[in-house]
Amino acid sequence: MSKSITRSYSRFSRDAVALLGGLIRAARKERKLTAQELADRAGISRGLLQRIEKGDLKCEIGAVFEVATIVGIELFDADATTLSRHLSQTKDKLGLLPKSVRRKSKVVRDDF
Amino acid sequence: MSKSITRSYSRFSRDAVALLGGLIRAARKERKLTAQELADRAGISRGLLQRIEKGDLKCEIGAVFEVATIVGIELFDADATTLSRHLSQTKDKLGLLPKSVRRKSKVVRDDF
DNA sequence: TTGTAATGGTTCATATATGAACCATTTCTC
DNA sequence: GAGAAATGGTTCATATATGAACCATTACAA
Repeated sequence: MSKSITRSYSRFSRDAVALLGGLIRAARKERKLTAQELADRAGISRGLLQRIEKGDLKCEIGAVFEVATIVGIELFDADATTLSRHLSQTKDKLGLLPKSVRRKSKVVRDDF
Repeated sequence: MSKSITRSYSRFSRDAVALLGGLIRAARKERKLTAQELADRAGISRGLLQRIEKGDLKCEIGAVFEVATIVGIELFDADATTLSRHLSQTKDKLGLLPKSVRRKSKVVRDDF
């Protein structure tokens, strides 16, 4: 075994992904879809779908979102959903923000 | 070049991931964080962060959520956010749902 | 209960995402 | 404008996620 990269995740991220996975499973059953069927529709394997529903952090986000979309979980619809709200709060400022972040010349101690 | 697997994504998934990436970038700049700094905090490379901000669908969801969390984008907080709302609508039914989805014996045509 | 389908969890080969080191360009400070 | 830092985009080696084929178990229909 060579070096393996162990990545750390915050509890928040873990919970969020697990929550999303649980929602997907619930939505799938509500729609009376087999794991195999949903996997086929999403163009992924059943194994990957199981990991997604289980809340595996290492699945690619595209696959997760695709599955979520198919079962009707629209994370960021046009209405007042979380992301949209975040967006409306920040997107206007976007044009005003500098295109690159620049450190102040004078070093500021903020690590006390 | 051997076989390469090309996966298809819905427009919705693409938009959602791209939107999230843009939000992350905006939030990072608002916080005056360098791409390198944010990458370090998240334990990922600067290159991966760039792909995340760009809306690359093949990044692992754990990394994306981790970065989002660090810059203060809490997708699924305890309040009335999208996922939480979805959850409250479905979790109660979870216990009532069958543990496995079973096809009806009589084949029903629903593909007309 | 019996038969059948769905699910959960393995293992393994392989396609591929990631990290690292580049370089070019942009964008800020002075 | 000059210098420096941040960003964007490469390439390449490698760690690893994915798909496929299993098997065991569970859960449902009849």
